[in-house]
Amino acid sequence: MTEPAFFILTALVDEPRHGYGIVGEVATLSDGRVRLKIGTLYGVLDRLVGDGLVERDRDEVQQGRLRRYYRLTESGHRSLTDETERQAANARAATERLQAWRPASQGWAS
Amino acid sequence: MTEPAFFILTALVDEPRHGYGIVGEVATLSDGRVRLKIGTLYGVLDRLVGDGLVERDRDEVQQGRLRRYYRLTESGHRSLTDETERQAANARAATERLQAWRPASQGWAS
DNA sequence: GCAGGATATCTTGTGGACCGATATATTGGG
DNA sequence: CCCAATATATCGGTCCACAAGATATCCTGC
Repeated sequence: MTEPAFFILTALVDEPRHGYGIVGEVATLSDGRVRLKIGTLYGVLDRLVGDGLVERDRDEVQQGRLRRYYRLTESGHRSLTDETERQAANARAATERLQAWRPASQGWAS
Repeated sequence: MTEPAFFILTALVDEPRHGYGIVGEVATLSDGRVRLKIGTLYGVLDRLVGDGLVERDRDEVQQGRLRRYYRLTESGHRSLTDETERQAANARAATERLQAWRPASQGWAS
């Protein structure tokens, strides 16, 4: 799973959101590190809907502007859970390696 | 950073390895989840060398077969450390969301 | 009243990256 | 002797992220 997809799913865990709302939520979630581009958002969103991880929710019109909401499906919830564990495992594996490497022995330039 | 790049760097943390050795080490590291394709390996490896995260090491000839070794640079070590922390943070953020969502309230089909 | 910025959706084109397939070469086993 | 495994490298297709642009409405300032 790509990082944009991962964050979009995460942003939809607690409640349905619309496009622009997702962009803002992802920025918050990632402490400003990930700023979803608008073109990325809709492309990824369409793909997630096609894969059944996300569903169209209600459409709202607020102040004349359309808001198209999306919600997480059960399958999307499962995928996100799996992917999260996967990434945590990857990070653990790398951390172990990086910590085991300490002996100041065959370093690149010491 | 892409997942293949992440695992290649991780496989090079403890000691220089050659192409096939990296493939095997990545499989071990990831508990068999990630099986690097040979086309992916050399493409990513070249890019990492170009970016200065990995360097060519010695060439060995063992039993008539060439073994071209690669090693992690200091910059590569730093990049991997950063990326690892980044992924751990992503996983933490998602885990928090997934755990906070429990109230059995507005679920998809309950 | 209108220009410009913010909100909001969606489309299109480009470049990059992964991966399957292919090519080449050597060693060892049946 | 041929095939599998080891080992390198290249090429083409396909998918994906992103920038840029199109469309439309509301709000603010002039």
